[in-house]
Amino acid sequence: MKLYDSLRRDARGFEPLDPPRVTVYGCGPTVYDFAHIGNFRTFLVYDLLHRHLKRRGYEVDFVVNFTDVDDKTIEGAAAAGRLLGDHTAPFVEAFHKDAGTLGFLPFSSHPQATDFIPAMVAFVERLMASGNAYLAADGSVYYSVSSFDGYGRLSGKGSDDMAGRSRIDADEYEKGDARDFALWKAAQPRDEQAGAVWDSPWGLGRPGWHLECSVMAGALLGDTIDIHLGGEDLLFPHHENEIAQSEVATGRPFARFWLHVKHLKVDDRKMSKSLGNFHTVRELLDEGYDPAAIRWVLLSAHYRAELNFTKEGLDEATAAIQRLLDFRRRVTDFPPATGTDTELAARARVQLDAFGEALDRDLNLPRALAALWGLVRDVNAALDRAPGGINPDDRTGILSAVSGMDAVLGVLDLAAEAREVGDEEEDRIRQLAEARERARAECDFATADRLRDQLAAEGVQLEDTPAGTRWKRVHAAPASAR
RNA sequence: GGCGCCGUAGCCAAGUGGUAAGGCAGAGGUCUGCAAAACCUCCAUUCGGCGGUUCGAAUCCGCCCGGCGCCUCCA
Repeated sequence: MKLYDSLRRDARGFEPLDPPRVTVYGCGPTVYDFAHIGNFRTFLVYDLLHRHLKRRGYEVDFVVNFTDVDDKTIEGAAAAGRLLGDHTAPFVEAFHKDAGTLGFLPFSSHPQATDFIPAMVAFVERLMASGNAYLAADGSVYYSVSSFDGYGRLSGKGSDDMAGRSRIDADEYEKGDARDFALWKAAQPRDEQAGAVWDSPWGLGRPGWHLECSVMAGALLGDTIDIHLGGEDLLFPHHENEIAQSEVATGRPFARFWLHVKHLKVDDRKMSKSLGNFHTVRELLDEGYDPAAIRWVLLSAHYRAELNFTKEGLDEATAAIQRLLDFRRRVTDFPPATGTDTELAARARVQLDAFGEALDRDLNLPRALAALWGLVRDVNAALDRAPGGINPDDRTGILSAVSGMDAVLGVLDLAAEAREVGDEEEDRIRQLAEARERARAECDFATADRLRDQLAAEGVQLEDTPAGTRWKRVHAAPASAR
């Protein structure tokens, strides 16, 4: 498979360093608030990669961290008058809940920065010892950018005179070079108030943000990882700095592939609270949207292209998913017939291969979806023409192609789950449907249509087929979209 | 100001220099009591604009217009 590497700025064949194991590190959320759908776009790309690598037979060691100590988390904790861990824990929990809602495959581990403080201190000591870091007068330790030749290779920034504008703030007067960044920050009163300080050879303090990821990645995945992921905004300075620290500390390449996910726009604008287009997963659920549709929309564009999120897009996704559910059910329920040929299974296989090959091309999901729709159309057309029945082998082949695709899409079971109905409700629906059948039999279409409309109003759709009337639960569109 | 990205039909969205995938919406048709679902047909001589390179460009180059990201915390 080919992946686009931001560092070398080209797409090239990916092979893990130590197959079949693949080591992946994705920068996770900073837990100072609920993650929003923009965050989840990025994380869903992680999930897409995760699932595709697994489909390709790799043993994936996929680490996604929680940044649970930084300016924002401390600020939040201090403002709430709580300890740092008490402040961040609910957001960690919320992330897991939302990830479950969106059907994430569990990642291998979710390290939290505060659990790796000793390793971080050791890492800084190593950089001090090698002369790549220095202690400033205020007790903070800075990385000396000028000691690393490769600085700026990832971002194209910071070679030396990145000072087109002067960037001076209160924290920086101690630094030897404007580009230098903090590895260890000396304790501030607010840090101590939030309990966000740890002991170190340089006194009380806390780790710098960039250090956290370098250390967790190294500790859990080794000196050189296969793939490092993040949102596009992290390219500079975060990832640039990670490279600088890690490569100097280990003397080895830090990551072999760098993947960066483009940001999400909402209603054609940057998502922001003041514009009122700021969405979290839980808010969209409260408005009645289908989690599978949210997942679908956020994955629907190529990860390196801007994606514009709209509620119309959610409605469209809901319809697309319904079509897939209908398709799967039609194939599942189609009457069996032996003696028919097995061409369909072979054609399904071809589309499944095309689906996978599209993903092999730098995770081109839009292109993969074309194969999915090709399969749906092809099989539907064949079933229309073959009312006698479907060969059981064909059925198996088609269904396994569908689940093969959905192993990556991750949308069908999620959607089916959201449309389940309880036994009691099922009985009630069946009774109404039967009453309508009786009315139809008597050509009392007014009554029949009234019953059908009544069910439709509660999201139950009736379909009259040659084999009788059947019903399905569809996802009711939220009022806001109408 | 520096670095980088994007601009494809009403909407969403692919597109590896060789003659515009796919989905939604829309139109007509088959099926149906009517619908729904499904299927069939139609729906960009054209890819923001203008030049250039080439036998040939949405794809490469230049300029312009428009939008966006990073350069400070950010997925």
